[in-house]
Amino acid sequence: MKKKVTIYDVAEAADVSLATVSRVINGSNVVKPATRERVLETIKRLDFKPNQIARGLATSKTTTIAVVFPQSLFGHVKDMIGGIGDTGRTLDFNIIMYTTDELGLGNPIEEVIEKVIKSRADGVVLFNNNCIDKEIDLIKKYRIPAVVVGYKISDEDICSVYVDAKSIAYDMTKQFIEQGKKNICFVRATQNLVDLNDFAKGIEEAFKDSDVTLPEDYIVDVSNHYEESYPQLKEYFDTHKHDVVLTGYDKEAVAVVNAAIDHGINVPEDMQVVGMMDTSYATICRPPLTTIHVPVYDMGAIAIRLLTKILNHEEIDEAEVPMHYTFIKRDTTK
Amino acid sequence: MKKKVTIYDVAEAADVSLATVSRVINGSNVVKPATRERVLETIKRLDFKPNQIARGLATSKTTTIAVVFPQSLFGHVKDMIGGIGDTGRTLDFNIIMYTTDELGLGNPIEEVIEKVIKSRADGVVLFNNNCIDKEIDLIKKYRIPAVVVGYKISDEDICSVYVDAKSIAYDMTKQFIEQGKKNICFVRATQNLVDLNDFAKGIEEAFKDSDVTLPEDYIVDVSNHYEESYPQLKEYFDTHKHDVVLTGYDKEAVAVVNAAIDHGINVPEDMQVVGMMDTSYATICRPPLTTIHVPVYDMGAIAIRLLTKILNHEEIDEAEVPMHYTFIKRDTTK
DNA sequence: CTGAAAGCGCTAACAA
DNA sequence: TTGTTAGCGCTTTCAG
Repeated sequence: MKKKVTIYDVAEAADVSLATVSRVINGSNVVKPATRERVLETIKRLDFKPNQIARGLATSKTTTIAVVFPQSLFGHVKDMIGGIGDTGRTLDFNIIMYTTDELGLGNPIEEVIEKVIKSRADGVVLFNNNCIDKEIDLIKKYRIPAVVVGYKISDEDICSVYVDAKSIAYDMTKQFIEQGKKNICFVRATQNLVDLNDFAKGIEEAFKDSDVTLPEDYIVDVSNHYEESYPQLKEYFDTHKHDVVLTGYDKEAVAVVNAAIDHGINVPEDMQVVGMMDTSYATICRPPLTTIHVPVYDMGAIAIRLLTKILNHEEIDEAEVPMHYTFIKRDTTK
Repeated sequence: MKKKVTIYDVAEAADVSLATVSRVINGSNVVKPATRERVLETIKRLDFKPNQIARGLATSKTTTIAVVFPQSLFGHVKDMIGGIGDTGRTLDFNIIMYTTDELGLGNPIEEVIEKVIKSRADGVVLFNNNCIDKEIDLIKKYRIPAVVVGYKISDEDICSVYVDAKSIAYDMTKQFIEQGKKNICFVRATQNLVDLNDFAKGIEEAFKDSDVTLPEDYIVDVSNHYEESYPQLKEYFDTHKHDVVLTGYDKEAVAVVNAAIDHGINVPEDMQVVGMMDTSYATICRPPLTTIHVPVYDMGAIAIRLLTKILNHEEIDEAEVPMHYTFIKRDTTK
């Protein structure tokens, strides 16, 4: 393995000091154009690639952003990775990925955060999940700039991008109630990108404001995995009936639709179903899902942009960024 | 922002030299137990987290693996991220993620590889895609240990994990031909995790070996995106008819099934469809997809394990690891 | 405009 | 068993 070419090699070959080479690669404008040219030419000729690790040590900046997310959120995160990757690349930040497993059993969140600390990432993006509060506490303790996706929060060096689950749920519920559909239920998985508590609150408030009694047990908890949620729902519909099913994620909605169809329940005639996120599940499903469109790619892009703003001490006019959502009417509602 | 505690602080507080602290955190067994205890206690008390960047500079090892993949493959890669993340975590490697966009237009592969070089990742994992050859060439040039997923190759410091697309295609085609289904077509998207050329070759050979003429234009190219491939196929079925449709990925298979159903083509009675990968699309789809199950999670895990073997100079008994696949019969075939 | 030199935080000989 | 010291490759004052 031939030795890597260093800044010293370049300096020597270009007959300047390493300080000058450093100035050139960092775009300092005090270098005489002729010298710059010579250095640049040498860099190219020697195929010199500055060692980011050394630079990181010298500047105590790694231009690296750590992204921490639970594996069960892949489906959601997937579409966000595009925004994260593109934006990171554009702004010249590396993205280092830390996954946590299903229940945080195998690798406690403490360990993951410890890795983040050790990696000296400049900032971190967190995703809403079961132990988001704990994560945020740890991050705060180490004072790492952070942005949280899917959970509304802001603090010193902490911003967030989120969808207002409460108002989504409120609006939908209100509308269904007005149509006379009062037997509404909410099917939710344990992990989600949107705040499930807020969603539930939205439903509750809509019932309260409409002076209609909230059905008992209107919340149905299912698995994150379709392979499990689908049979769960199939069994559930043996003994239950609803006018409307709201969900926290398209995947759950598809499980509902398929389980219902297997029971001879007509969707949307007998039962209406609404998904959430507008992922490919929604279009692939038959009938195609009525759902809430959330600009997931943008959420990722904004998260990264926001984080870099914190890192560069740019002014931030909105520390808690709500994402616009739209109701997409397809075939699982009337 | 309070200053980070360094190895010097620990050394001073524990009243030893920094070399001893270094020995303790690196598990050297020449340290006297009593001293070790004292150091350990101090580390804990001061909440010292060794700076990986400094360590990287000193050892010229970053314990970081770069994962490079095109965004269009994320659907496939998604399930692999689990394996990659878990295994990386277990083996104590950081995973740094580089995405390339759709057509490699915005960010030429050269730039991405350049970032990988600069990051000084110890190794890199690459995914089969349009310009995999170019990627491999670049990686070779810089002699970075690599493992390629989805494309069979091996070389000095390069290994691969793949599925034998050719034999999958061959076996399936042969079987359908024997059932008298000779009007077979292959619907493929431009990017794929399995080698599409090999797949096509498998079909061709099966036809040749069966002494049946291969239908002209048996290959149908569609978009990577369901939103586009579905209408494409809908139009395609206006003028085309097949006994059997083979696909390179479940998503395309779902598009085929949905487009067919819209045309009143009965699946599987009039047309049989086979997916590939056995992703959640296959189970969610109605009728559920007959597909080829590929252990995607394991592919990710094996890729990382293989790479660490190269990095640690462990013996590698198989440089090109074929993944086992299984034919999953569901409802889109007879 | 350019060079010399002092770190950044850690590892790894080499001494003791 | 422990300490001393010379780097790892780069940035950044401070002189010149």
